[in-house]
Amino acid sequence: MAQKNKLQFVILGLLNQQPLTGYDLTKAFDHEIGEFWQAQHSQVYPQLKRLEEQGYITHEITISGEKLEKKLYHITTTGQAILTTWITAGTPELTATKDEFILKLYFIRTSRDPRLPEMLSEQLQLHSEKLQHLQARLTTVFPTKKSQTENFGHYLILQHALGRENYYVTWLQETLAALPHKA
Amino acid sequence: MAQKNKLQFVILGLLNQQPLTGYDLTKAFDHEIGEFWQAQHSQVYPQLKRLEEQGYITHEITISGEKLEKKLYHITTTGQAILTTWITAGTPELTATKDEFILKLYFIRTSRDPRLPEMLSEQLQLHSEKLQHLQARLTTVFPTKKSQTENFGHYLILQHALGRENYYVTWLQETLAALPHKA
DNA sequence: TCCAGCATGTAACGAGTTACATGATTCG
DNA sequence: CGAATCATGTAACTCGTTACATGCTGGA
Repeated sequence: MAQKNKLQFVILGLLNQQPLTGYDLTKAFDHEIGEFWQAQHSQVYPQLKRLEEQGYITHEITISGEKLEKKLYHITTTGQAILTTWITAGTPELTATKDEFILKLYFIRTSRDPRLPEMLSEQLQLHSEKLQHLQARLTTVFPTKKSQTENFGHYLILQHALGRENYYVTWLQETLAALPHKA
Repeated sequence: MAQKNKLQFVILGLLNQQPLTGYDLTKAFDHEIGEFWQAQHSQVYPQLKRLEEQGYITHEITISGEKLEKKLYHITTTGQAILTTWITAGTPELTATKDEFILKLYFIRTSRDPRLPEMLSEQLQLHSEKLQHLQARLTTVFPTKKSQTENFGHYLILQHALGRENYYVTWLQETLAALPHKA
């Protein structure tokens, strides 16, 4: 079994909104949904092939210009059923994160370790940038109250990620401030 | 290249504190450091072999009882150098988390989706349990002010994880409370 | 005409999980 | 003496990243 194939559900979910090509899906992983899911095209194309073999999606070929063939994928009713089943089922496993910075922290023994201030500052910088990015995303994607009620789940995700980064930044600031001063 | 081998550094870091067997390391991944890093013994043993081939660790064989051979691994000075280099270097990549629940949320279109309350409640339950677990861990592992200054990094990690779960729980509660009431 | 971007695939590899496999020790 | 745990390994497989490979299109 190894691991639970979640990529298939992302793809089914996106195709459930509108027909897309593999290229479109890959772009989505870079942009629209890149905040919470990523995949390269080298994962996307084989997965599309497998989903089609299973009968969850089909494709039609469209021509751009003279002869560039695009495969536009559609979800089937079977695919929709699979998608609904997945969403409706429970999600009892919490994702374990493997944060390299946190791992490094574990090997810092004392609050006077001279590397601590730099390490925390670097993360503060990174997470501040991410926080700003998320703030910008939230106001671009959901500028009005009304827009938040359409695609409500997406709104919740962005707002949740924003809060998470905000906590991370605050924690880094407080931890930095609480370090013993140099003598 | 594929992916950055962080497991090697966890092992080096643990061996830098005291000599351990593969079995001990595997137990540590289940217990002491399981909050922020996990690995099965099927990953640990081959990694130990590779680390020894590279000269970062050595092992001595000890006998338990009549003939049970245990391989007790020690870090070498080369290994210590590698470890220090890794810790001291920057950590500029933020870990992207792939949370299945968050992914499902994305496909919920309206705040009136009947599945939302159950979904949020389930996560609230799970994250509350994790929060309590972390609270218990923190008070067991670091009962006194003094104990927090030894293994300061570990203290920071636990305290950070606690804050993170606390935010998650609060967010779930607030989101649940803000859902439109049933007519 | 050239170059960025569109479009689709495969190959090689490392990371991580589950399962298979074996044997020793300790304690009730 | 039997079961839980100690102890070490390998095999098979999936997930995910980087790199290789090819060709078309549209606009400056």
